[in-house]
Amino acid sequence: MFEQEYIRKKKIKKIKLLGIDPYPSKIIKINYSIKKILKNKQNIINKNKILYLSGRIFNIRNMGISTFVDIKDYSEKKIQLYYNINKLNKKYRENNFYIFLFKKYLDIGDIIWIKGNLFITKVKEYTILIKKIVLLSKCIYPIPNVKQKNKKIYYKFKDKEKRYRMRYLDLIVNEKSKKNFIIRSLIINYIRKFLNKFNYIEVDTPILQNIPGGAYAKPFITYHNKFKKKLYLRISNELYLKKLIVGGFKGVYEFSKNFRNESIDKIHNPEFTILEFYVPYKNYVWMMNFLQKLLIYICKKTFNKTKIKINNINIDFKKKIKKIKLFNIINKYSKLNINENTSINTLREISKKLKLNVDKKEKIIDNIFNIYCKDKIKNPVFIIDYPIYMSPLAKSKSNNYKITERFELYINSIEIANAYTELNDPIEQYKRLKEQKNKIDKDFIKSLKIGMPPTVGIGIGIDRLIALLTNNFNIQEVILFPQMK
RNA sequence: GACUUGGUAGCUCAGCUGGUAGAGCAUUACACUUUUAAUGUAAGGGUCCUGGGUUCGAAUCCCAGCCAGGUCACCA
Repeated sequence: MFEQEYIRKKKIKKIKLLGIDPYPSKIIKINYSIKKILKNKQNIINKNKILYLSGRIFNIRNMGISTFVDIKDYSEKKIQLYYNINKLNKKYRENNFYIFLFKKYLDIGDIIWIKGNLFITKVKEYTILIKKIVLLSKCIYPIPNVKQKNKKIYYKFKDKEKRYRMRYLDLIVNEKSKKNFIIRSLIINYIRKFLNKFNYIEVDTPILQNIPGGAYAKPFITYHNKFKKKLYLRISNELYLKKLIVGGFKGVYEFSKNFRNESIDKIHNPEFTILEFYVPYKNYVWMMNFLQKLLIYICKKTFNKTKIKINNINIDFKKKIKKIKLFNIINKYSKLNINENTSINTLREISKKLKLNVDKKEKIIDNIFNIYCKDKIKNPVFIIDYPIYMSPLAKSKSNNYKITERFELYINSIEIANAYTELNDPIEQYKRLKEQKNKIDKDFIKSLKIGMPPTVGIGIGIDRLIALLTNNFNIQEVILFPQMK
């Protein structure tokens, strides 16, 4: 063990010798949060109210028999404490006790409870004059000593690997980090609130699946001992939610943890959160409007505005979101001339020229789009009119079989949502899945045979959306414990 | 998986063309009765990511590996 930890363990021994439990079990009386104190400071001083609160020590300034301590509590505000031997309760004035406990054995990182009154120091800082201190939890592992002056932060704890592996420490020390996760919680709650307003039902569907369906991705494989068979962690919950629409709900949604056995980057984590949401008797055009309303609602409720600066671009979610046809945007930026009828051979030639190393139609188109178009899209855009071979679960347009009723929402070059009018023709669906040569979830086909009403469905990447709205460029910043080796 | 940058004290980082390891904060001791990045004086603290190699001598050069960041590929 390193030096500082050794010293603190020794302190614990001495504290115990004084008859003090460094980790007491107590019911803690708290009548004010620091935030509340700062809000009502004048009133508290005028009435000389007694304050009970607890928090973590962030700094200690020792000055002879006076000491200043900064603490922060769950309200994310800091306040200064002051104690002076002459002003303490009698019990604490016995010299040994005072020196041991207050002068020598409190450390940065300790969690304490205090009783005291508010006053103003000579330099006009609102400060609590301590009457009593109780140690609630001794900190043995020294926390990074972040310092601050005029809102400038010094000695910031910023090693990404350490921050992610020890997120608890990151949350203690980096206010911005904690704020991201508070916003994450708010956004998820507002989405839920918005969907509940329409009486859509929140559901849970299996995470362990027999056949990983609803998307293409490598699954995580596990094994059921009793059944003696492989099970898969879901890559998507899409098929199950459609089964529920067959079952007759007015609309269903699920904040779905999905798992994909693929690599990690700025916008991918092996486990991630997708909001999947299905509504019968509606189509993809309706969903575009609904999605925008949802985004406006989230922004208004969370940030109290609809204009948000993302990656130095002002995005106004109230502005009508442009619709652009997939092949139009591809042809515009690539100077190619392709469409849904372009033959596989022509596409393969293009793939060769661009050294894409892919030979399936859908992959070639996807690659071309990524190369030429993605970076150009900063403001929110609905990309529409995806060809049928890219969208095996989407319904074709009535006037063009080869194009589907589908859109993807892109913001700041990132795919945020994917939605389509669901294919509900069981014969057609079976045919399309068969063409993909994947294992087919026959139960899903069976449910379609029973009959699914015309339905629209959407998947919204929650981690990505939150990263975007908090102006982070890496979803690791909004996933509490991102996957690490 | 490929390329690229990095890994040095608890934290943030220096350390040049190889010569036995540095700073600030944190820690310890002393001083100080209103400080706030407190201050002053002194002290302690290192498997320089790991393993090899070159060399009289490696944090530094070479090779291999581990971990992380970034870019790309796969994917959402």
